[in-house]
Amino acid sequence: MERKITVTDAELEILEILWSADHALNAGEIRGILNRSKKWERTTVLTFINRLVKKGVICQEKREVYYYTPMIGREEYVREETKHFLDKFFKGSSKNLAAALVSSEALTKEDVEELRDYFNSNL
Amino acid sequence: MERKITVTDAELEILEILWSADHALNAGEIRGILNRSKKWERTTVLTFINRLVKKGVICQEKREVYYYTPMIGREEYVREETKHFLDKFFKGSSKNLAAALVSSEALTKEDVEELRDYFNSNL
DNA sequence: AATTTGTGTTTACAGGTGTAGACTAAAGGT
DNA sequence: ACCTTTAGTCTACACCTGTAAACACAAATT
Repeated sequence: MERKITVTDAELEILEILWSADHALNAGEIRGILNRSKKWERTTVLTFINRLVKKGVICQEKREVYYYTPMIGREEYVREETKHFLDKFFKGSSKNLAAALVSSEALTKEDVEELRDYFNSNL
Repeated sequence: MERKITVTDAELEILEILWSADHALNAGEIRGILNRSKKWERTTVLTFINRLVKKGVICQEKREVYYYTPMIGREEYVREETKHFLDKFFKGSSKNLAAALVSSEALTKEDVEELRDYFNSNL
């Protein structure tokens, strides 16, 4: 079960920015947004962007300056990652999954309620 | 949010074997069990084992031959990984988590029912 | 025209990961 | 006492990842 797409943590930071923009962004814009959390050098950002292009995860469009757009939606990507994660740790034990979700303490009480509602409504 | 413990995919294969054994295993035994799925050379397995020891994830006990035991329980480890995963992709959107779980198609219908029951009983 | 600035490419480099050969030492068989 | 098997260490090597300097070029500014 090899993953077709592989995006590293650093690359994902770039992707997330492109996903949350409603239009193509150029490297400068990406870096501007990134700088709120990361302090990467200009060329570092460029490297990650180029690696994503090479991997076919985003595509570049030449205007006065290159603009980038994701080639895969966040939904789809996250779905893939989720499948991989489930496979890796919870093969055939959704009970354990639920237990791990809850005890991970990454979910608030409201989250748990929301999940309950979700699983009740949506069969 | 840096993970304290980092176990690679290959190392995890070893760990899973130790977790599912109820007693310490030696390298030969580990390799024997592994060989059902992987065809790693003896020294490859040894390398992974040693890296795990170096990382403090398993410990070795010298008898006629070294025996290995995990230093962390699967429960705990998986909980950590789950937290990390949730953080990475579902910060504050458990609704999306649920949707991704279901649409990942890694869950059977029975799994989903089980999850519903779980979230209903356990609040 | 010379200089600064903004944008992009190429190259590098250390540390991690998958993979394993070469070598060594101990244990057992003949 | 030798040879084979078994277990373990050490070294290597290619690719991936995070990180960025060095360099090149076009546009803008002085």
